[in-house]
Amino acid sequence: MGRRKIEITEVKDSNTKQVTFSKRRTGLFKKANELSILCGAEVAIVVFSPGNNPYSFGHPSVDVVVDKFLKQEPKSNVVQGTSNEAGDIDRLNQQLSNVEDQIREEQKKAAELNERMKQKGVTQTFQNKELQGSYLEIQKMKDYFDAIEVSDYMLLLAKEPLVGITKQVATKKRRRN
Amino acid sequence: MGRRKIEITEVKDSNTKQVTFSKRRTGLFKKANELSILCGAEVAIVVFSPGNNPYSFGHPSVDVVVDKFLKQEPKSNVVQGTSNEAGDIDRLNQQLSNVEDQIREEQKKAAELNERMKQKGVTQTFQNKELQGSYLEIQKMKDYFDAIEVSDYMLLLAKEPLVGITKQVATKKRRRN
DNA sequence: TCCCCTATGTATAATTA
DNA sequence: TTAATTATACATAGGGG
Repeated sequence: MGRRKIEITEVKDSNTKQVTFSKRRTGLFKKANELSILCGAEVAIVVFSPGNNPYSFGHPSVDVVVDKFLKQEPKSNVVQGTSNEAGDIDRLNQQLSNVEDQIREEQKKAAELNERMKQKGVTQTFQNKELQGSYLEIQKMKDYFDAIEVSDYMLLLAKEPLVGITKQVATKKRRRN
Repeated sequence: MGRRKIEITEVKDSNTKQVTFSKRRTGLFKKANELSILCGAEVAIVVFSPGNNPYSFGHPSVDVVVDKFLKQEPKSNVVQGTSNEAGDIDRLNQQLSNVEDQIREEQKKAAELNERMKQKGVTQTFQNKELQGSYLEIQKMKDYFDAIEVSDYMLLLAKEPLVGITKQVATKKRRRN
């Protein structure tokens, strides 16, 4: 979508990767926001950057949506072929071709899991002053809604398939609205 | 992005709303998939359609990512300004202008919460045969990864702000990959 | 790290089948 | 309800400061 078409494969340069992450995460959240508004849909997104920093978006909130989702999972015996139909065949096959490598990557990741577990909290910022203002207002509304819908949280284990295997390599910077 | 520019405000016609939801959810998941591949990022998305049907996308899985997210929340005293920086000022202000109406809508929603709570399970399908094939392969990998990283799930309550207020009105059909 | 710019590639609103 | 088609509106890769 830029000056040049790019292959959907892991970005090697960690700097470029971070830039790409920031831009695309922003775009993803924007799309999610539009979806929730246009369709009155409830949406929750949680993302961990290549640097393992958490980011999230939710309407009415990540907790409410996730809780609702996990609560029904156990109940439904539905096939549960968890989406991702978005991923095209090409992309999927491409991913499959690297399965071996990815397995090793995942094993390494698993080994480092404990350390990473102590990650710093959510790194969220609002450089944009005007946005900060609006955010505060909306935050009030958010609290109000929470008071209405949120009650007890005791999420249960839920099994859920998925698609989209990736490698995890470097990390580095971040930022950008 | 279509024949005409549209305002980011709830779509009134329930039919159009459903169509829009399907298209945009597909697009959102596709973007999420690309983000996870390009940046080696972990992503989890949960969405409830206007008809209140659940859809999800996750890499390596919704559970793993969400669990990881919720686990750290309580620990971090970080400001936790949960993203959505994606929402531009315009969009935010637009939302604010309808706050009053939205409050009423939310109250109505709260009243109907119980009934909706008994929603049917995840309605996921894979019409595309080739995709189904690839999916199965990747599914195997997925199970493998789960065995490595997943352990016990007992998610804890987590407070998390948010942005993106919406109105909820009708519902109706669904479907489409 | 952070924007800004802009040429291009994508996503998608309407419309038609 | 599910697809195609096709304008257009958007998103964003590469580059610059």
